[in-house]
Amino acid sequence: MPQDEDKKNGRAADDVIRCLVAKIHAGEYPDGTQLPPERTLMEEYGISRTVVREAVQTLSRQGLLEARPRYRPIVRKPGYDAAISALENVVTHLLSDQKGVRNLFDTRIMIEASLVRRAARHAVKEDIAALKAALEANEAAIPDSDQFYQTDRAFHGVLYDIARNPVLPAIHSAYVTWLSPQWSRMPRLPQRNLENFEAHQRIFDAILLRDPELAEQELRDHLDSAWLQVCRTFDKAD
Amino acid sequence: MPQDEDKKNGRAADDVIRCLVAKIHAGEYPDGTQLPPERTLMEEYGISRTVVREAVQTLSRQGLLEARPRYRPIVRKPGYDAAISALENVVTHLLSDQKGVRNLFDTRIMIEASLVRRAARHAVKEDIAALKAALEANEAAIPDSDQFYQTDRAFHGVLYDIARNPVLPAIHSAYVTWLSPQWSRMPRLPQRNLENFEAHQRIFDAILLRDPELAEQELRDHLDSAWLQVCRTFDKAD
DNA sequence: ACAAATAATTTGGTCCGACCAGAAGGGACG
DNA sequence: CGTCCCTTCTGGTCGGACCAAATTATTTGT
Repeated sequence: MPQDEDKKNGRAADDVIRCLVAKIHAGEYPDGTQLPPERTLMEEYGISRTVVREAVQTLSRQGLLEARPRYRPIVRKPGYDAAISALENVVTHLLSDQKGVRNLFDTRIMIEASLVRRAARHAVKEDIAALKAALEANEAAIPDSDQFYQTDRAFHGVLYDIARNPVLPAIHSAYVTWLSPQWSRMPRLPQRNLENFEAHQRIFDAILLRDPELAEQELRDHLDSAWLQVCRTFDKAD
Repeated sequence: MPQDEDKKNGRAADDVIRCLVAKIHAGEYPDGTQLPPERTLMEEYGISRTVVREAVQTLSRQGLLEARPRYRPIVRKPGYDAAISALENVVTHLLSDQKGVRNLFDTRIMIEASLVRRAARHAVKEDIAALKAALEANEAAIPDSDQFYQTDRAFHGVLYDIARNPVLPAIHSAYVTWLSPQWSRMPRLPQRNLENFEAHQRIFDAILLRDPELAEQELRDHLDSAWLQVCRTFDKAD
């Protein structure tokens, strides 16, 4: 029994959205349960199905709900992960022009800088082990193979895992997702592979040494050189 | 004359979305110009207005388009800023539960830590001046007044501005937007105001001293204490 | 001739009713 | 007990309709 929200408000579906969000936050529809069908909501709120659909669509795109293709009313995803995936979505949009890429890369540098600092200061045994494992996997992989690049990225992934904060990986993962198609245009120099690996090695060593300053410096050098690579690829495209 | 996109595809509006995005990226609708009206697009794509509206809505929510309230077909925003505002949107959703708040706050700490480091290392005259101005404005404001809190936040804002990266402020601004309504529940101790101001002062001094390590430490202390404040407010709500 | 007031048109916002195609649920039958 | 079929439910799409606001065109007043 929501108040009547069709009074004087200029917008329409936004009221429904607010109300639904409020109800969800209030725990009315626990995670994973399904909302009433559109036609029910329509009666319940005294509005047309059009508005209901708009509200549901919006919330779905934003990640709070999950509207399955056909049938299955609407299932609420564990809101949190959903928001994260929405974040990935948006970040991907951010990557539509070079300025956006630059800024996002910049953001990544800042985040990972804090990441390695934190790692150098507070990394526990398990974290070190995970980093070591990623590093060794990378070393074992054949240079220039898909597996090599995969393990290469995995190293950074572990860095994010150490923070135990799902918000950060979302940014990283969107970035990597965007980058993949561009990779085909990048020159795959085995020499560069080596550089990458050695940079990771140096970062790892700095973390082992518990030297945040050095770790950050190594990471900056590493990412700066990666950025140059991206730039060169971009320039070639122009 | 887009190819027919109504063949066998399971989805519907998604095709229109893809097509519109492609056209926009191709420069068909330059920034700031307005798209054809819904009814025109409807004919053009051979689909119902329902689908057109869904596509437009989605792109609007994602920030690529701007659907004005009434009349005015659809105007394309300078895509980049749009994506930023969408990011704010998503981040706001992230703040729906305590875990999300904690993670976002954590993210904020990491970002601002990098921020002050960068400021301590590379801040130019103008940056220092801006920080000083923000600080003095805060000092001049009457404790516990709205203006005080405004200038208080402004200090952090300048920190973000120094990075000249619009992605970061989006996160911060979403956070602040979310926090505002919670403020009414927070105890407004003049003593705490002082603490805040002094913390900012110390951060500023560290930047002046070009001491990244100290600056980061001061910032961490500052934000950690702010976090405790937030927690206490939350707990009281439970 | 120009400006202001007024009428006509355009356009998004909302609503309604209808149909389709999968999916879910319920039986009938082997 | 499992399988097949039929009904019902639900989201997806469609077309038409009306409204109100914003725009544009027209008329009017000076």
